[in-house]
Amino acid sequence: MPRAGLSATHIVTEAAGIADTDGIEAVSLARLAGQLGVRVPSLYKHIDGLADLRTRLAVTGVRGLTEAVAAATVGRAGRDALLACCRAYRDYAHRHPGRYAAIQRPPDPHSPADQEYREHTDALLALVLTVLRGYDLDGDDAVHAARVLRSTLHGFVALEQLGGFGLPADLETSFDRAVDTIDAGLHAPRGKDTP
Amino acid sequence: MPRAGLSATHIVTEAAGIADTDGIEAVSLARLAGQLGVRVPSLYKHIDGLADLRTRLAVTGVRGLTEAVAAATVGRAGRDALLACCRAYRDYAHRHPGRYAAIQRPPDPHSPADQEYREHTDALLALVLTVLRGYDLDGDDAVHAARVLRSTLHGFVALEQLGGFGLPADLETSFDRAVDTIDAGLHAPRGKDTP
DNA sequence: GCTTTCAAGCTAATACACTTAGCCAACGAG
DNA sequence: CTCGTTGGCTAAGTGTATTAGCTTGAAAGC
Repeated sequence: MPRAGLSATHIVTEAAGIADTDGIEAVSLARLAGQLGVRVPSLYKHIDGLADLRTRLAVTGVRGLTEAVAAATVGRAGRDALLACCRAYRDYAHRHPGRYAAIQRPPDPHSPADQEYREHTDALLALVLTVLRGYDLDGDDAVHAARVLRSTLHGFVALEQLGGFGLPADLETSFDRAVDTIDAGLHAPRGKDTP
Repeated sequence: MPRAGLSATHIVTEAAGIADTDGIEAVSLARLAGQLGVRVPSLYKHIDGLADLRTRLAVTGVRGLTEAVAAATVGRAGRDALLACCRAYRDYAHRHPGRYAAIQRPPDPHSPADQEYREHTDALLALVLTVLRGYDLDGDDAVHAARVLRSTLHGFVALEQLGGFGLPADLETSFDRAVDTIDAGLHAPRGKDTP
């Protein structure tokens, strides 16, 4: 009875592959065990059930997203940084749809990976705040701006993945308009209507 | 053996109640049958399985959302209509989180309700385009603007429901800023950078 | 009023999926 | 070499969805 040499990271990586190719719904312990050449209960030696696996998937998703955005925005500032951030964000969601979808479900507080998840989401928020440096925002204004940016990015790719944009108008143009809109909004005077 | 007097709409309404109170994950045929005082296979006389039920739930969600936005924006125009639209959208998602979550999963093309679902999403898009009248947008420009608006709204409430806004800054202010940002972007010259 | 027909409930059975309990062999530390 | 730990396994239990086929309530037709 030889050993398969599994590990938690190995399992999560395989799960991420399934999610990216066949969708997040296709990630099951049964299929995972089958692909890893192992029986289902063996997975429990490394992960704490399905909920834990999903939380770990979310961790890899938000970590990969953070790394992609960080790599794209290093050394840039202002509008240049904003554009690079937005493109990297959407590009990651396109290349890893399953991992991105995994971060769209609330984490399980019982999972051992839950705290790690929260740390990584905080890191992503901090990174976005860094990207917004150069628009001379301070304190709560920066937080509000980061929320608006993240909302638009998340909403765009989420609707894209849902096929919610039925009309034939070009998606790239739509995305550029979204980024332009955010950029314009960041320059506009805050807390008042547009003049 | 008395009859329970079920119907498809009755079942879907009960499912929507479960989704709104305990989350979309809690909607199962077993629980549904229990609450309706009936055995599980009896549900199949009215709906075509779980996938069909979920698509029908999505239909009620997008229909309710459309009605809420329509009621809030009738008789308004320009920025006034935009603000009312955004508030009504977010308010509906807050009052019916389960129904709103139901429209975030792709519909099942095998479901009898699938075409109805597509019709209702088209109606919502048409309504948003109506709201944007008054910003003198035409053709593709209007479609792009509608996408940006929908992305931001969807992204904001989705992140809100995920608890993704960990920081203590006020959510109402953040939402107002998002609406201001969209409004400013709609006034900005299109297809070019901000001056 | 009786019959016929259909729809709406039911039981039974099947097929999966997740989870836990407990066993057994392989590997590493001493 | 031995022994403890770890990582695999089988077996069993629970919950869910789905299908097949039966049975009866209730309405439609004569």
